[in-house]
Amino acid sequence: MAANKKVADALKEIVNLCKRRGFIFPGSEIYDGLANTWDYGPYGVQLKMNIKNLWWKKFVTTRSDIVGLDSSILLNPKVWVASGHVGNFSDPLVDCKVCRERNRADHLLEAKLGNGCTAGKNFTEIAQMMKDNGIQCPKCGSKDFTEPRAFNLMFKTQIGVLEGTGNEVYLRPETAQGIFINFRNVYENCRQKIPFGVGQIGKSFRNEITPGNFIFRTREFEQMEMEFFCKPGTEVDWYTYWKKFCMDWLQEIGIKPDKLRIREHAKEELSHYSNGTSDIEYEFPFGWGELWGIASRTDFDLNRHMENSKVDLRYHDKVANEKYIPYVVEPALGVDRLLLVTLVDAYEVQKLENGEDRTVLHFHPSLAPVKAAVLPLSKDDKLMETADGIYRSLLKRWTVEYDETQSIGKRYRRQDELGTPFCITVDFDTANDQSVTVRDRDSMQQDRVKIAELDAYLTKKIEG
RNA sequence: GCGGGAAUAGCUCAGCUGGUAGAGCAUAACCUUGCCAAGGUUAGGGUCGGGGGUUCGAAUCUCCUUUCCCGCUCCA
Repeated sequence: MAANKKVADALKEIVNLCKRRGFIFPGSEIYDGLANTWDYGPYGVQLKMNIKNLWWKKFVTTRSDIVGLDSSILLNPKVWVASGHVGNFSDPLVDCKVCRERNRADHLLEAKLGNGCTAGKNFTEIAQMMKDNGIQCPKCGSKDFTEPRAFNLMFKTQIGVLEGTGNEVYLRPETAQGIFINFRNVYENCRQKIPFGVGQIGKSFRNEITPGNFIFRTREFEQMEMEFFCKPGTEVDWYTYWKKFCMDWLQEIGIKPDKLRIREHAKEELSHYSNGTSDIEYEFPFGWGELWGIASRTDFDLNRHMENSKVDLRYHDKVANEKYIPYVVEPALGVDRLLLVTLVDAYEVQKLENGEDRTVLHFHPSLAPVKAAVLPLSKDDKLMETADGIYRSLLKRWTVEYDETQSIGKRYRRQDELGTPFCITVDFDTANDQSVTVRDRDSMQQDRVKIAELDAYLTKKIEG
């Protein structure tokens, strides 16, 4: 219990800092809120933008074998039938009429009869199986359940303005399908040769039964997914390759390696489409949680789309003169989840010698929403004028702030809480030596830097 | 959906057994200040989540309700 409370407090402090410093606000707050929705404030959106840009750069623009895509959130519902999201994969939920505990009927049956016992059964058959086998509520032991009801994770809406007259469509629960249905467009029109990948960043929506843990699981979230198409037989190598590539990148952007691990899924655990899946997990205050799923999806999706759409989605290798359906390896990462990782990983409360606390966000400089703050040492017209000039000049290239209020120490602390890696202080020597003091957030060391060399200095520190 | 906790200023909270709201921090202005949350003066900001009841009188007692947080079931 004590441990749980401590864990809750650790996350709470971060949630609080996020609100206080303009990273993340609770959603719809002035109307009493809306559970599990969050709005990104000025610093949060900048951090998010930085994360997306770094991913895009790493996985798309600096790769000769990967291209980008931005597909629609609303897709023809047939897409979801083909992918298996509609129909086969809506879960049969039953409620215990006595204690009102909710369970998945198929799980209750499987616990008694073994895996796969409900395969292909419809809801009426499942209800009968429940009765025949005397399934009991795991909580209270009652056998009195409601009829199984379908629970689908997809949000439904309609096209057409009149209630009830439109076509039902779904908000996408993953960005991947948008890539699969454009596979042919990309490889035929964009001169891509296998192996190649298609990357996409965009929002997805899932009607999760249990969202929570701040922005760890929300019903509306943003994904960064890449589908890498390769020749059947090479997928194992690529699967290994992408696992390492993803892991390396997380460390490049400053995530602590000892908080990361790879968990390989057991055979029984694999999704219907996968012949190999692993999660890169991070140790959150609430425990290890999935951050990045790397899945070998075989040819499942393209195969299903080919069957359902009757469009030939085979790849034509013109050199070997053969046609085949490519296999797919997919690293799928949640933007919001990675953002939470960067916050949690960067967060530190230091106990200073004078007994005070110093709250610091140790963001990697490339992630930091504010790269530098320009501070005149005191409210002296000359200093303020010089500082303002430096600020305006840096602003052309970097996200920087200017602050002249209150004491210099206070302004340093303020920037520490925002995770600003560098504070540039204009002092009374500046006029003489044309230099400023650059204070490092992590080491608290101070460098004397020529104003003319500031931009190069920052470039080196931020971009490495 | 179930179980637990909570709701008072932007944040953290105080408000004892009912007498129509306070502190610290934060914010803004001015003064002061010369490198790690210094000090002073002042200002803005709350119909105490909402509704009913008891009462002369409710932030406080009571009932209902809403919302949030934590945990559980689930997670392609």
